[in-house]
Amino acid sequence: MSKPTESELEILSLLWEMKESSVRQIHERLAETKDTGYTTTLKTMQNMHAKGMVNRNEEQRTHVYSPVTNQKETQKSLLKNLVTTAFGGSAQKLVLQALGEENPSKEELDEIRAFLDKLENKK
Amino acid sequence: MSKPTESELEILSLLWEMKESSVRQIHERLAETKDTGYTTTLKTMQNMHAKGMVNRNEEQRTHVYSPVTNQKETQKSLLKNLVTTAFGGSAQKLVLQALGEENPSKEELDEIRAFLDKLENKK
DNA sequence: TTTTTAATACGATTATTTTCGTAGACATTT
DNA sequence: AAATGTCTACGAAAATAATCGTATTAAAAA
Repeated sequence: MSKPTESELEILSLLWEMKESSVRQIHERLAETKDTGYTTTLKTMQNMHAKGMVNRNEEQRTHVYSPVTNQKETQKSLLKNLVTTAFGGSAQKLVLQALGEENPSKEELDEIRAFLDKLENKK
Repeated sequence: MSKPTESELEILSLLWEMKESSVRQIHERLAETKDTGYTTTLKTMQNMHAKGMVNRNEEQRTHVYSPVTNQKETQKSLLKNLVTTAFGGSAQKLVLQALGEENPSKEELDEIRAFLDKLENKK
């Protein structure tokens, strides 16, 4: 699967959240933060379909789009890409940096600890 | 500082690593993985300079480039961007995902634990 | 049934990014 | 000094991405 562009990723994110939706629905969500025309959104989604990045149900006049890749797969490849290009290949550095920024709650910290333990046991 | 493009980021990474370097040095490193001409690298670095993304020492005929932003600043903004666009705003999810992928060593795990403790104490 | 609204298709335009070729200047070798 | 090699500058082409306008068609409202 080719790497989504910035605009495509915005749409993909909404599709992951909404599971499936029409161009109109996506466009209204995008309009909250962006100021582009409806046909721009339409065209982008058509492109995504042409690239095999989304499914499209054409039974109704209003087509219904859904993501092809699940969120995790895409996150995985985007993360990998960021690690290699911006973090010199060290996921470790990325993790520490991310932790430092987000100011996590006690619960989140514990959750991460639990996950670390689980990882360690697998060895 | 504007977001670096993919090509610019490749060069920035090398500059962070090497602190400063000529176009030729960068190009030779790039040539290990990429197959583009010398003037392409040159032009990209000139563009970066025009955007204020790198410093350039012109005292010698062979100009010497160095990054303007430190690596952390840039990593921070790229991370933030990825978190919002691909992880629905949850740095937590990004961290867990990254940890799950990298298969870290015991030492790395401990280092992360230590970092978590430090974060917790700050509260 | 006529009018209005809402959808897709699609080409075209614009902006951005990536790439390269050529010219001119300086340096090194012969 | 002449030839060769190595820089930078710079414009322009090619590739990619983002945007929009118009035509057409289907549905809904009047």
